[in-house]
Amino acid sequence: MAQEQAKKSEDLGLVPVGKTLPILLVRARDVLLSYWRDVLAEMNFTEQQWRVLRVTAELGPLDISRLSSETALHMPSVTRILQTLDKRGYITRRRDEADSRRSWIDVTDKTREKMAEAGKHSDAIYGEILASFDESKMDELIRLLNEFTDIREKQSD
Amino acid sequence: MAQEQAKKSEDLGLVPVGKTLPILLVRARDVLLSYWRDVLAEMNFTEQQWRVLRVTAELGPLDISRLSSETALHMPSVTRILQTLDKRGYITRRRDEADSRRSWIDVTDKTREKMAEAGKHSDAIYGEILASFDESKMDELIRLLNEFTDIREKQSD
DNA sequence: AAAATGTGATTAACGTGTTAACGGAAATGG
DNA sequence: CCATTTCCGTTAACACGTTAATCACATTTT
Repeated sequence: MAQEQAKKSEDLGLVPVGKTLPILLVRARDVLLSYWRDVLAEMNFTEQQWRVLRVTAELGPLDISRLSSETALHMPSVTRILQTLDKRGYITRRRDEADSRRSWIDVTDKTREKMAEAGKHSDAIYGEILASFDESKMDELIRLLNEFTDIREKQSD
Repeated sequence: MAQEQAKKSEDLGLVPVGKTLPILLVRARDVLLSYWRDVLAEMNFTEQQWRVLRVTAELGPLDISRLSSETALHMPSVTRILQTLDKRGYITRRRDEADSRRSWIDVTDKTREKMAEAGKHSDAIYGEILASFDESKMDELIRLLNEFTDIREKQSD
């Protein structure tokens, strides 16, 4: 039965799926989120909402296109997320004087308070992860991911 | 202005978001999918549907729980995906004789044909990626991701 | 200036992510 | 046995992923 399965896999001429980059990336993200799940649930944010808030707090007033690229979220998602964060009082919008299509997003003080709380959790989580996965490995992983991500930009199409 | 932004980031006591593992993992997945997008669109499959088919083809008849863990998709997603793949004639379901809660999923010949076509694309894509990102780096990346993913299982909670 | 083209953001439609709850069918243990 | 618990899978509800279409405003072209 195990042999039969191995044969099948060979017949298809494909790499075993479980060892495949897309699934590994999903799994890694799941592991990472498992550390944050409780913290996020307690603050009543999704991971994506949190990303929007962190980027906005860090990079100050920015427009939605930039927010989209910095957070690696598609613009439709950013639009929706900003709508709910706006209702809940975590962000502000200001129309650009010169170009009224563009609006500038920033966080409120309410957000900055949440952020300060979360900073402690962040340190704790990071420490917990580094206890199982050395900082040197983490650096190398981040380096390789950055390099992998850049392979698209270096091409001429 | 750039200084002001840097100060903000420091004040929050957080690592720059863009260099952060969750976003890097998302970006890496996006890059990977960008190579597959056209192929998948042409076959009229989503990446997740394709993952389900590949795992099922490779690991033969399996139940939905196993399919879920092998594909790194949540069970509700697998349920929905199987419903649409079933309607389109790509999978079969057979209830377990002994335990009628369980059902065994397998692919149809129609799927195996698609898979054979895609095998060629797969090789081409893999080659294209390895032209920009050495196989040794790829192996190291995969090794690190596997190791990172395992940190959760090695804990006692 | 009017027409054509381009751009920032939103909406629409459908599929997946995520959590909780539910239904039915085993297994367990009084 | 019957009640309880556990387990497999599905449904429900809401948020995000993804692509295409749309809207409003800017820019360019003639």
